[in-house]
Amino acid sequence: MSLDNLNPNQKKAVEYNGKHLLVLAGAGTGKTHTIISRAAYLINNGIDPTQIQILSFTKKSAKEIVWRVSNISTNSQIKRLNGSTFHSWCMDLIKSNPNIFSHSDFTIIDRDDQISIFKLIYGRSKQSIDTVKLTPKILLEIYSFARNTRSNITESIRKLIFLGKKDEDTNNEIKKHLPFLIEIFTKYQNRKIERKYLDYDDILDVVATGLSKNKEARDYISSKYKYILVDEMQDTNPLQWELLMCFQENCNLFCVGDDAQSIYAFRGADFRNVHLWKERMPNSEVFKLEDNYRSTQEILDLSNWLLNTSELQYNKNLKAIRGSGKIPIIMNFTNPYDEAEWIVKDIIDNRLKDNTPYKEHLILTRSAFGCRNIEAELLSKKIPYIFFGGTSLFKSAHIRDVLSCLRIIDNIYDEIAWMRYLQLWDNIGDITATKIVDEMLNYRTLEECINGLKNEPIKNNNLYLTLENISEFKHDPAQAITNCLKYMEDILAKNYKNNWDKRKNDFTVLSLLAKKHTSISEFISEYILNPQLEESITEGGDNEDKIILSTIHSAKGLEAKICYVINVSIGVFPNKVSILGGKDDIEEERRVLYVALTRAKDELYITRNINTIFDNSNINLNENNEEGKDDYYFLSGLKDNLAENVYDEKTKNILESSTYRGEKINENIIGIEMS
DNA sequence: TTGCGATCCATTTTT
DNA sequence: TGGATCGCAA
Repeated sequence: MSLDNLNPNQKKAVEYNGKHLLVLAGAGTGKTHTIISRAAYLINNGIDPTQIQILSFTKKSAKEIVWRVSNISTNSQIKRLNGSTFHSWCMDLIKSNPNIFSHSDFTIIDRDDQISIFKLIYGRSKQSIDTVKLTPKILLEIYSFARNTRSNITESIRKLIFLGKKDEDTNNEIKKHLPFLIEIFTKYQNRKIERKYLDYDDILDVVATGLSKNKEARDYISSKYKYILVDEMQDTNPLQWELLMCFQENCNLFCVGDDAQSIYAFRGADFRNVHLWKERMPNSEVFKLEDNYRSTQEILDLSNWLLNTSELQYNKNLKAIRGSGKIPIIMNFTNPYDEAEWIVKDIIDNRLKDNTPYKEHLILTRSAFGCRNIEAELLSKKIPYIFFGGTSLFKSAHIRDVLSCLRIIDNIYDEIAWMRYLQLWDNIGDITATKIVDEMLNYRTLEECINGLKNEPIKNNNLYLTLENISEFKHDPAQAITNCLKYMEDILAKNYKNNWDKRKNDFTVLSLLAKKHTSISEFISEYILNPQLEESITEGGDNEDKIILSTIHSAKGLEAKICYVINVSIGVFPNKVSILGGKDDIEEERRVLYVALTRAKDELYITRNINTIFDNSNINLNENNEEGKDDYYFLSGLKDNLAENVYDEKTKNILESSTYRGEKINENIIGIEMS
């Protein structure tokens, strides 16, 4: 491998031979390229690939890194290079070291399973803290946030329910509710132990806590690795930091990240892991990469400006290697329909005029539902697109229904699956289901369960006939799904009567996916840790030219020639909710926008709705505002030299008619005159 | 206890 | 647009 295609700063990082290094890599500066080169460099210098561990946040990116390393290195040992997510790495550690971690035969439960357990425990209680209703979902969020940030329930409630407030009233409110929450969480934990469940947080926690408390174990495990390479360091949370610290003594850490792209604080990520790296990590250095290979200087100027208007010191100044190009354009509209129509028309025009393929167009949205109108427009014009973000197919209710059936076949003690499965059928609600599950858990085989069910006063015999039939197909998950559907179709069609036709199609995809597996249990455990089937579907099938629609959060790593960042309106950037949350939340919103802007290679369009702008009439669009007034809109104070403002006919009219130049009316009386 | 229809309400999301 | 949630009737 040659290191020729690295710039001097990248090269310096790749060849680093101190202990720990943080590479602060701005957007488009070759972050992934650097981490890949580092791995290849180490291997080519005689490091055994099994002593290198690459860590990232998604399976997809872990896989991609390993694959790209194998492409640039000729070393035959390369296949043994490990790239995993934090979670799958920890899971492997737990499994392969049963004498260290006392967890064997555990079942991993996902978010929805966790919610189900909270439902089970919480029953029909109705409590709320402040104005926030305690639902199983919010309970889970409180619990999980506390664990990921390695803090306590009090702080978690403070953050999630009181938006960080720290006054005495808040403290008292929290204190009042604390015993109840502790009770719930204790029950939840006991339930997990009883049933040998590990939730996602447990997987990390077991390793992080285990190793940090036990030096012998720590030394033993960490001696197996020499180099740990971490991607997207800014997304690590305190729990993951603690995990990494266990390897700090015996291994070299090489972490790559960009604090300006930290947008996952809501799930516990702490960008101070990057910001305060040097203070926190002994024997460490920081290198910076600022040469941007993706965008033109105009796009970077605007992005840099956005960061520089912040109180925080990001110290980012991206320079475009590609030089100068087109100035970013801000398009103003009066409603989201015009916005959608214009974008789609623009894309069609580009394709006709310049042959720019659909896939070089990236439409970025803050929220998944925020691009509803775009989707509608694309659909009506029959233009192919792919959507990143939002909920995946595996999370949808009807899929989970069928999977619950498979889960029972796989493990008759899976009470979560039982609860879901039973409640599908008529006349069975949570109370009846609980009763039946209690009984089922006494049985030892599936046959016993089915016989037990036959004695229950059940209306629809398909309830047990489904299970009976599927039990034959333990080693053919695809067939199991098909048969499941045969028996369950009527009830599912009834339960989802308003859109069953649409949902029905998903099962074709599901069984297609299941075909890759030779047993139900393999299929199930695979999908829980890797519910990314969108990828596999699009990969396998049509490689057509498609417009890319994505939430900004799912757009990390994406780029395109032409980029539309939609609905950059007041109340959206920063988001209203984040304004209530205060400074830190607003800063995160700024970074979200920053991530969006830096996706564009050649052309950047920012669209916004001018009506929401007038709703907040004290904010000017172009000129610098008086002090304090531009707090709540990132683009206020933006000068014309950084971006060009374009108004269509309608917005022009509104703009003109809304500027009143006459005298102010002093009359305050409205209504009839009283005499 | 269940099920239905009405009503309300919308960040971001990986493992 | 769709989902979660609520209240009420059976």
